[in-house]
Amino acid sequence: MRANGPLDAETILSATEDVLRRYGPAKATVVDVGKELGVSHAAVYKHFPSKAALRDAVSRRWLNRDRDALAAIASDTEIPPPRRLRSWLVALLAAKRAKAHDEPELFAAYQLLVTGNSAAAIDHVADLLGQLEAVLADGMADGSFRRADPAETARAVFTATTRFHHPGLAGSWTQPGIEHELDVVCALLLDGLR
Amino acid sequence: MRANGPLDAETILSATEDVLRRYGPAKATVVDVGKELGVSHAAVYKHFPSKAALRDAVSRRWLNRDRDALAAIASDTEIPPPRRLRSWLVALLAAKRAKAHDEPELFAAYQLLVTGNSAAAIDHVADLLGQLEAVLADGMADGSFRRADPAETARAVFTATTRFHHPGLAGSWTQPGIEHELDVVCALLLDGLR
DNA sequence: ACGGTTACAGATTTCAGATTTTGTATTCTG
DNA sequence: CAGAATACAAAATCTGAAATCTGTAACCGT
Repeated sequence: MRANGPLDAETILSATEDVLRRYGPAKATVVDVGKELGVSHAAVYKHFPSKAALRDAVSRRWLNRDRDALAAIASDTEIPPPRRLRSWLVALLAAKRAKAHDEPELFAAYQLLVTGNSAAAIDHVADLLGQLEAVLADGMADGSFRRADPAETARAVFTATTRFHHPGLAGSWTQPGIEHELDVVCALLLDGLR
Repeated sequence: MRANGPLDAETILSATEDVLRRYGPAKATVVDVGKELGVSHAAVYKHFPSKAALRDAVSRRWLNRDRDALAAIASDTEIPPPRRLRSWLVALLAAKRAKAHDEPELFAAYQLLVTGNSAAAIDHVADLLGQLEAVLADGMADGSFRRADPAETARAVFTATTRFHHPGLAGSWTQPGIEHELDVVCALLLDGLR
């Protein structure tokens, strides 16, 4: 049911998120979203040009929700860059795994975006790469990492940890040894960075 | 059509491979395999307990087909271990990509096995890990790699290159920069190995 | 008995027709 | 006129009956 006042994008996003959580991305329709808001589905189209755009916007908001915790680690100059990199990667895995486990339907919606090369997914990766690059740049500046192209190196580190953050591989995030596996890969990468 | 003489497992595998190539894993049926052999589908069940077992056996044979080329690199003691590791990883990507491109239906069948945790897929990975471990052990023996648990290190290297060999990520193997990306990751890993 | 066929039950897939859903255009209401 | 409802066409999805497929058992012919 609609709260009151005129309909705005943010309200629609929340309703869509609820509907998505309830029915999952395969079943949720924009008619459902309208029903949730006590409004016709056409009203939703006044604010979003298509269902795809709506899903994209929901996922973008959802992804940004724990973005800040990660960004906080990346920019915490108290921690020396090597440990910071490790913490960041561990936190990334933890965050992704928590999302996959606690909100399976929204995670499934996100997976669809990734396989569909949607803008939200691309932007999300770009954001993470940016954070990674900052940590690497800090380390190169203070001498704890060998000098190299920070952007390229960030991409390499991100790629080398694909197994721990790519949503298509989420199925194996529950297997027991994974924390240790990340540890070993981290160690290898940190040694490689200097 | 059946060649002649009694039906044997190898003949069935070849027929199944043809059928799979023609119809793809989604459409291919055991009845098709029988037709291909000029035999009833029940005859096939005399040699394989289930359709799953049949698919498993076909994929196993298909995967083993270019296993030897890779094994040859892994055990070529002429090449110093660091360069050997790099060559092996490059060859692995090339082989996987060629299979995905040239035999999409058989590759799709293999993808299904992987997502279903089939024995063929598990054994295939174990085989590759063994080859990797051998290269690493050689390098540790001759001092070009830091000493460490070779099995664990092999798994870490394999994990760090997931993006380049996991069939679930095959969709992105055609994107232009990938060779270079592997190069950068390789460099990072080689530095990490010492 | 060996190497295969035919027969069959239950699960799965197919396909056409009915229903929903998406997205747009027009209409209504305050 | 702004904000939303209704109406509607084309596309996608659902449904359920018919067909096919899987796996087993009982049955030939040599």
